[in-house]
Amino acid sequence: MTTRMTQHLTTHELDSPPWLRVETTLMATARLVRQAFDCRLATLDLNLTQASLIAYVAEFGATSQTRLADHLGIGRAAIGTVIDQLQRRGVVERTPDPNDRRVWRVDVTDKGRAMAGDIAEVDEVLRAELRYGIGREERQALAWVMTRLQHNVDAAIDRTTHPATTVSSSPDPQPPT
Amino acid sequence: MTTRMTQHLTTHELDSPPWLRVETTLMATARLVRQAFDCRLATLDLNLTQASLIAYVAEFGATSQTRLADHLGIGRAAIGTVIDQLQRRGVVERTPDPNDRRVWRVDVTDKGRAMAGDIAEVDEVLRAELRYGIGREERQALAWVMTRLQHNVDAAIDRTTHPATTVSSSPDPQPPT
DNA sequence: GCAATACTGTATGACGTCGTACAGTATGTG
DNA sequence: CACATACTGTACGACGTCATACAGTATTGC
Repeated sequence: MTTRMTQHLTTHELDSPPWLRVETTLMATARLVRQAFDCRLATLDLNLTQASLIAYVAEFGATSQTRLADHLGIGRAAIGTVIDQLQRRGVVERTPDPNDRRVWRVDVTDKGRAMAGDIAEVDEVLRAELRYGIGREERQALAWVMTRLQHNVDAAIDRTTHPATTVSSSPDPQPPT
Repeated sequence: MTTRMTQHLTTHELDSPPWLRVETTLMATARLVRQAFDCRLATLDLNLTQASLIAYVAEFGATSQTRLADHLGIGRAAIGTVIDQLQRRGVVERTPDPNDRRVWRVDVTDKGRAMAGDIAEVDEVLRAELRYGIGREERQALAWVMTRLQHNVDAAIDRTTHPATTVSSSPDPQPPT
């Protein structure tokens, strides 16, 4: 319930400890972004994960837990507890899937739908603030580089986990003209 | 000790759930990057935090715990346990600061110094892999945007925690010409 | 049909980090 | 000097996530 609020002065903006540079900045930034969202969502007594879940379900309708886990980028186990919490608060409900007795269809209640509205608003406001002074094309460039980066990371991880194979390196995402 | 290894297929590359876009990508990417580092460092039986600590101390010499915490972007409490672990493994040692009896000066042992070499190597290799296909100026642009973003996030968080003040918005970091 | 395999959600124990509260020590002010 | 305030490292309990193992259910191949 109580969401973290502190603000580590995050010294390393660009004094960057000698090894790690862009990568560090990336992770520090990500942490801050998450923190900002958590912080704003605290007024709704939600954290980012919970809010994302609600928003997703409100948008796309009843969804299985596994799919939710994938979409939010956390494990099946973890999503279970998140849903438990939200269900206990009456924001979300589980109904059995008629076609597959293993799966729960997770959906928002009316209360949840209302909450989704608030979430969207918070989101919109904060996003606007975050974008202040950053041009559209810069954002797109950022997104592109990060996609590329994700690609490389995936490859790197693969290479670590099964190092034998000579990896054919990737259908390059086209450069930003 | 056992470091996490799994690889959530992180579906949302750019199918991005309608709310949250660049921001989501950012956080997903960051998670992957951290994972990649952890994964590579697992051969040394280290995680990114531990490795960063060693590298930092090896580079800059004995450092107080609080300063370490700030530089690594985690709390004073957390850094304590990290140091405990490394100390138990004989990689790092605490000596009392002669000028201030509250503080420990944390430094690497010889074993630690050797380890720092390995870490630097792992780091260099992985960084090269991550940069594959990403130009220097793109990286710089990325760094700039993220710095700007950090700036905005800081402001946003401030605005949340003490919302009264009309924040004079920031000495703009100069655009990337 | 039946066995083998694959998948879903849950239980459990672990880890890293957080926030708070604390005791010990420095530092600044009267 | 004494006192108040600020800072350092630690103890503790909490949270979110992870990995693993499991039981229940689908699906596939013979």
